[in-house]
Amino acid sequence: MPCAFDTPPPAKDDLLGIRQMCSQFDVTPRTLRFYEAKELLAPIRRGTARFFTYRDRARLKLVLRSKRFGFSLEDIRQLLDMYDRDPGQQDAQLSRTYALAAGRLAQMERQRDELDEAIAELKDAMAWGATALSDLRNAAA
Amino acid sequence: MPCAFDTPPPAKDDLLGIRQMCSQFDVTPRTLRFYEAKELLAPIRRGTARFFTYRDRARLKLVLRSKRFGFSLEDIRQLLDMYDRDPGQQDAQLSRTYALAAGRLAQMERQRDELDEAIAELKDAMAWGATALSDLRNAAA
DNA sequence: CGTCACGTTTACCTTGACGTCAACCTTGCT
DNA sequence: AGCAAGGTTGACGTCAAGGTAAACGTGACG
Repeated sequence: MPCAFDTPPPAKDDLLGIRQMCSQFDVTPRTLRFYEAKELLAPIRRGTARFFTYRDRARLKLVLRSKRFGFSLEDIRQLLDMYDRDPGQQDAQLSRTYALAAGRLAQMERQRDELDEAIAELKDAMAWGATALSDLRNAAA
Repeated sequence: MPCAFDTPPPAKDDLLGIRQMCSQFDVTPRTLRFYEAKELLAPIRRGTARFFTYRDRARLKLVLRSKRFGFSLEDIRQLLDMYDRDPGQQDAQLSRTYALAAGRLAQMERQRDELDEAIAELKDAMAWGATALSDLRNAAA
């Protein structure tokens, strides 16, 4: 019986099958295949089977993180590609990524402000509704 | 020449053509037809032409507002319908609306918290990136 | 040989809120 | 009569991020 512990951390040069990958990152096979089609991952293909390298794992980690920041898969692909194409221009790349992140951050903050505003407005409307409701009930009494 | 002021406020019993409606609310004709199909609006149909009543305007105002709160058109339709079907049960209806709003508010607040968290995380990552960048530049010098 | 248990590919489906397009009426003006 | 402007319907397209289904492959086990 496989040890009941959480999946043991895979070594740097392990190759993971799709199932292991899925449980490591809590995604479905469909997602991994989809990401491969979108060129976010490039697992080794032995025959038709997939084996995910350390690099794939690092990339997937980045993808999932970036998704939480609200980047689209296409955005993420472009960033990842940038680092792949010419692993030389690190300074330029890092600044570009930084700039992108800054833009996204601004967007997120704008979004949060709008959300705050909407929340305040909704609270207002609800207060109004609560008043109307108690009026109704008083009138009924 | 039509007066250069902003479209003058239409009187309560005016009927607006689709164009006027569009400019009043800054939506496209497609949107109005779509909302009609979704039973959010019910303009008078003279022949095939549409004429939007005061009631339609009030409903549209509500629709657009609710959309900003993140309600789906279907949610909105149900609320609107509730008030149309039996204009008697005001207490029950108002409480139901209130409950829905409360649920939505909780959702929005959760969403804001997640957003805040993501923002903090992104800021963290950016700080890290900034460090790496300045390290790079020092090493290059 | 049968048949699990996984794996794969291809291809279509989903959801929301419209956009886009074609083809057809009306009206009003000339 | 002609014709353009503006209206209408209906049908299909769009976007993201996968879900779902069908049909097939492959290896191990008994």
